[in-house]
Amino acid sequence: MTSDSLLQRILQESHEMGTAEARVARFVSTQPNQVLHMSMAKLSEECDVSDPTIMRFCRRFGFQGYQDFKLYLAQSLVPSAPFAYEQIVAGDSVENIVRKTARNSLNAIQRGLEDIIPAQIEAGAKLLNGATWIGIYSSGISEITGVDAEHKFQRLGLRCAAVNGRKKQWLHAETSKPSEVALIFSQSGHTKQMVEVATAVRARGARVVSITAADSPLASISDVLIAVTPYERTELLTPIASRLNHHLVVNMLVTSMAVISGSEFPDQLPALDSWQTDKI
Amino acid sequence: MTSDSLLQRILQESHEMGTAEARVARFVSTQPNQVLHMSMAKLSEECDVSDPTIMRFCRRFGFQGYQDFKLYLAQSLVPSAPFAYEQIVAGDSVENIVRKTARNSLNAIQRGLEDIIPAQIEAGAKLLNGATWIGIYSSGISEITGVDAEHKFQRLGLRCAAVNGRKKQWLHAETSKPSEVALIFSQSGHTKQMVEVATAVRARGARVVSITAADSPLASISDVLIAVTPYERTELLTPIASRLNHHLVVNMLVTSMAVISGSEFPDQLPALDSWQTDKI
DNA sequence: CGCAATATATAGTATCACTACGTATCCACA
DNA sequence: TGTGGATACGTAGTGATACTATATATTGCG
Repeated sequence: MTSDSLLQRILQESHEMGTAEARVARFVSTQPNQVLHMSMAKLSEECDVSDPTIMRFCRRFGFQGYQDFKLYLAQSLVPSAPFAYEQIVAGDSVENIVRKTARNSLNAIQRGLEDIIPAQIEAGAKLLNGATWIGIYSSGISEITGVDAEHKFQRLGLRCAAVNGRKKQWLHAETSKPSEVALIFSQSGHTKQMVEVATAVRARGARVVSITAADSPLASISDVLIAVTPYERTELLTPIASRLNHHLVVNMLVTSMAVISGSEFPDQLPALDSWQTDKI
Repeated sequence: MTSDSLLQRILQESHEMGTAEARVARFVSTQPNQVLHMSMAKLSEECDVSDPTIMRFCRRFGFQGYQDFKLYLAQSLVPSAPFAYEQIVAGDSVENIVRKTARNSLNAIQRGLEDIIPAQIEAGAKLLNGATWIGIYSSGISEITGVDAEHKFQRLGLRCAAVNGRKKQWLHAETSKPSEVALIFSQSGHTKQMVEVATAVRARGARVVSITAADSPLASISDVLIAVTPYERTELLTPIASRLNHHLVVNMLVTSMAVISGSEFPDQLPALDSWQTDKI
């Protein structure tokens, strides 16, 4: 999906159109909401053009036809609430901090949603589902994400472990079995330790699924890459945002694995919790 | 517009439909993206129903017809559309799961933003800032939130520990010092163990900050309550949503503590990370 | 001016959405 | 158990719709 909205593209290209087609562009971009409920005939009448002109107009933007165009137009018209990143500064009131933290999180997820490719999630889920054991590797700030993944995977009944610490990671990576899968979290994909773990794991015949930045060293040596764009901003005072999308991916993986394998829902878990903890 | 998305409405009403119409509901709610590019004929064939059934299905929700329905469906599928809750069901495509997971998270954060009271965050932050040591207590699904908090607090230079496990929690709670503060995470506020920990801590003269549901037993015996409304929905297949707001609170606390204490920003931490991990 | 390339319109067709009507299925009550 | 009436669903038919193939005008250029 491009960053430009459809309407903007129409306005831009309208200069390179013929007179008839330009009339269509003009009408569509000024009255898009009406267009949604118009047929080609009505629109062509309104613009004083023939309907093939409208077809050409639609195809110009890569759509299959009028219907396809209308569908996309409808989607581009939905009022999206953009949550811009708001930096938190030293003097901010707590009220501001609360608001900004929440909005930054919203922003992070929205951006993540644009980036994450379902097919990659699916590929990862399938690979993980077939593993006899999953080693979950991460370092530094991502360790908690790893623990989170371990927790949720175990709820699915999977055998796995969050492997933290350099020595333990080496130990596990170098004893990988071909039927196993390593799940690696790395924001940048440039962390030396993680790249080495991936290399060691693959040398032993096991597969690597990594959640990291595309076009990174780690990404290039992974069997399945789940690309998550790291935040270029200095995340001053907004500790969660950068990791939020990794959490999101974990949840998507867990849910996908559950659905793909057709297993019982993983989250009969409220029930599971209440089973092991007394309530009063 | 109701608070529920179209897909959610379909799912709900599907129980009050006949068998044929219910088949349509099931297909539409699990493969909405495909439906967008289908004609009535194709959809009716796919669902083994006749096209008038599909008409009736559309009209049931107040649409003029199939076209109208498709238009609205398209709009409700755009990722950044108003974030209504959407339940994930067994047959969902991975694409669906990705979208729904993200949107449910967005929805959760938005609700959190409405619920969380800045003054409570501020009170909590001040108390925590003054503690000589912070014990972080949680159980079950919330343990990871606790670990997360521990991690972030330590980055602020605070002395703290995530205390997990019943016995360890008892040990720590019963040896609390008056200058210490206990931070307790509990979704419901009804978990017996957590209430007992809070009681024991207070008996020793220490303070209790709890992130839990208002009007719960735990809330009533806390020095500072940070109220987070738990989700009443059965969170089938959406493991994050219920905990997301707790994470949010942790971040708000951390940031507030940093700002209140006037300390250096906690997240010079990207830098901190790169200091301890080799990059390639 | 005349050729070529582009832009636009006409005519035609398969398909589509939608309607009117008919048939089966289910349920209350005799 | 049987029967009337309502509900749930499908069949058949129709005008409109999106799209195509082809023809005509319009423009630019040597």
